[in-house]
Amino acid sequence: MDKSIAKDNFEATVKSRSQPPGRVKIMDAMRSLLKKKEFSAITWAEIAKIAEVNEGLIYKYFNDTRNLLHEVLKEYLEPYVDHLKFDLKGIEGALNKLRKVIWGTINLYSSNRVFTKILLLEVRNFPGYFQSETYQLVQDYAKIILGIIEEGIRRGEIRDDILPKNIREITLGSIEHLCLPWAIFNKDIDPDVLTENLCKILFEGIKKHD
Amino acid sequence: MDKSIAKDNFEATVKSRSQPPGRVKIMDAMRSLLKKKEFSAITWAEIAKIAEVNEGLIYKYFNDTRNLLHEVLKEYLEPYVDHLKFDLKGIEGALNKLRKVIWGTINLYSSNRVFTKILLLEVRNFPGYFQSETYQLVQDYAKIILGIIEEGIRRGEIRDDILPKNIREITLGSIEHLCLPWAIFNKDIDPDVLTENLCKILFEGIKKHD
Amino acid sequence: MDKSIAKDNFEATVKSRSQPPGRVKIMDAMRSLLKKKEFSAITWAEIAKIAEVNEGLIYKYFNDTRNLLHEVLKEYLEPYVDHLKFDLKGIEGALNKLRKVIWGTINLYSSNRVFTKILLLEVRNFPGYFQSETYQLVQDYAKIILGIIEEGIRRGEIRDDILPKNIREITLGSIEHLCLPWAIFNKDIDPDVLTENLCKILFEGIKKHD
Amino acid sequence: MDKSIAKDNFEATVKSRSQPPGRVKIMDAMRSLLKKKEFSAITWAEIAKIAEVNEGLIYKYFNDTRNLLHEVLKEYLEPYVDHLKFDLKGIEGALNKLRKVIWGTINLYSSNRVFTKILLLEVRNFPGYFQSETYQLVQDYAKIILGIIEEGIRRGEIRDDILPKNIREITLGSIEHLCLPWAIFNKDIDPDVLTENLCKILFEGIKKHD
DNA sequence: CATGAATGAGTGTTCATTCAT
DNA sequence: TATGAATGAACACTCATTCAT
Repeated sequence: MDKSIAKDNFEATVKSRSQPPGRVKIMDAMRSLLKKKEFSAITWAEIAKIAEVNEGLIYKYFNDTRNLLHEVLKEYLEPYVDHLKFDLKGIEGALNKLRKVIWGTINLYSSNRVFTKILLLEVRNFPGYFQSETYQLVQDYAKIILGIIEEGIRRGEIRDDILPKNIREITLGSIEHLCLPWAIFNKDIDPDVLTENLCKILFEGIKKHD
Repeated sequence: MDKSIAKDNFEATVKSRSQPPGRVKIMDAMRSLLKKKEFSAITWAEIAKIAEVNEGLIYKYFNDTRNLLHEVLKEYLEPYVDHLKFDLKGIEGALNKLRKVIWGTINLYSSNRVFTKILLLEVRNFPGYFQSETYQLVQDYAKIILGIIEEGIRRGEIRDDILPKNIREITLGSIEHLCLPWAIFNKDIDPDVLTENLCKILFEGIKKHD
Repeated sequence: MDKSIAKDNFEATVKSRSQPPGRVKIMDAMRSLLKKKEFSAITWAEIAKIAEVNEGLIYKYFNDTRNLLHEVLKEYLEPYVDHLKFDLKGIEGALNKLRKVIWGTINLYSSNRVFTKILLLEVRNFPGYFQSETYQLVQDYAKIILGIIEEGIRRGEIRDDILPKNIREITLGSIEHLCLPWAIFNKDIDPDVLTENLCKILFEGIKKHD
Repeated sequence: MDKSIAKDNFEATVKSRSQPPGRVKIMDAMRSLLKKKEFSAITWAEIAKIAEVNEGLIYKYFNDTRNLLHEVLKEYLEPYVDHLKFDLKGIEGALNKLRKVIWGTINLYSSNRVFTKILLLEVRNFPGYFQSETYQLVQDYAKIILGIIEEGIRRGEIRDDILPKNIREITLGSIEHLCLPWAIFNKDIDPDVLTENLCKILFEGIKKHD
């Protein structure tokens, strides 16, 4: 914990030093607008007005509103994915690791409704999303999960008669749908309970029975 | 089979009698356009051109592009949901019913990439979707699944320590994510195999162990 | 002459009947603007304002300012090229025909400085010009000249030791450069004298000497 | 040969001494961009990027993109015009000189498609071109030709019943149109053949017959 | 029931230009 | 001499929407 705080501060310092103030203002404006409306309804004019910056500057720094969104998403996701690898160290057993990832993911989703809606509902529609850096991050994340599953199979913890990728899709899909009602309808959500329920089913279903 | 044909004919008759030709042409145009591009990129002008109909006419019938889409989606989904209830009759046991639903859903998705993409990726973003008739259909469908799960719990087939809704979300989410790679990346898909893999895990995970 | 007038009236009637008034107003506005400034400096806003028409209408009818220009040019050139074939009938001898074409071309250029400047200086720079209908007309015109030259060679009037195309280029290039000072610097021009001077040189140079 | 090398070195020395490095880099960038796209599509931002120089700097040196272009064109044309006078020395007879000029011009055009396109198609449209130094150079060049023609008339080599200027326009226009297909459509071109063909016609047409 | 014509209001985008450092 | 940052003003283009016929 100490470390993460220290790191955040460090990053913040670096960024505000290296990034031109206009660029920062634009990203902040985008972030605040995303809380109010869906992405596709956000216009350059609005961003510029809130950022108190010229419209042309958005073009200069981001070329495109979509680019700007990806930048914002990246900045949101990056530290999380970075920390994940770190957090998994010291955990023994694939299932235990999986539980950690599941909890972490649900927790991430439940920590910010705006970004969750964007990630689960909006972003996949954008042309070019699957070539974006944001998607690359999501991929990295998915690979980590795949690695855990494969490790589990190797260690005899997880059954070997189902494609690891299928197991991963089931895991991710389950998480998503468990969180969607919260994201869409503002239903209550408790990461601990959801994790518990999912793992009860999932682990029973995927673990190797002798 | 007799029934379905009879029904189709019945519907066709009703439609061609009750629906003005312009309206039909417009919906056909929309359907064909959806195959070529994502919904948000479709304009009234295009629809009118393909339907060989005046722009104003679309406006008269549908008021809103979204309205038109929902009409098209409804027409696509409705017969499927109708059939589902019918198909479940005569199947013994909740898990067997569930397997049938899972297979049917994957099969539905894999039968039409365009509509799958719309349902899984696009439609949830539209403002008003959750008040639409399309969503109502999806809800009906989800309720059927919930009913099956509750029946399973009652009958002692399915464990009772997890909220039925959670089980349903896990089921639906799993299906979706298993089909997404196909919808997005044109990856191959085999409904039988996917159903098998999902049920192996899911049923082991949800069934009541004594 | 009777015929041409009759035809013009006929065309005018047809056009004003078949063309929507907005479209006509836009083309008129374009024509009047071309007299005042070079094409690339003309904006949609100006056209719309002068035509007393909405900007969107330009888009609807022409898609593009360039398209609009081509339409205007076509309407200007078309009758001329149409008449050319007609006018050449009854003239005996390739050189006599060539003289007629040369005079006609210089006369055309000298009859409208605006269009001459556009044709000789501006239009060739536009991307897509060489795929445009305007260029097609120019090509048709050039082909007529080529045909005359080839006829002259066949008849023994014109020397056969030089490529017909080269002779044509020399003819067209000479005409152009003789007219450019008038177009650019408003220098005086006399079609009769220029034709006479060019033919003196050209015919002496290209005619077959025994 | 010695001379030309010496001259080039001389120029290079002068330039690298008198011109600030940024200015040179900018002109190089402009030259390289002209090879890729037409002038009007080139922006300051692009130039600055390629020159690896700040946008503001271009503005400081050239004030106007057009200015920069003229500078580049001047640098391209100047040595050629300089050489022309020199090359004509020692040639006896106006027609022989004219042939030399014609060959040289076609050769110049055919040596660089980019500059030929600019000179024959683009540059004449620019407002201010006819007040530019580039045009001054072209004028100088045209005056040399006019001088040769007048000399030919005086010497009785060239007919005296046509305005010398007309003869010059015919000569220049012929050259241009002979080279245009090459410049525009990348058609093949052979300076020797074209010169031969043009001179065959032109000289026969303009020479004094007794 | 259907159409042709026209509009208003906005959108993303572009670029030359300026200025403090 | 050279740069990074920022701006203003325009521009082409789009589209849902309306209405008289």
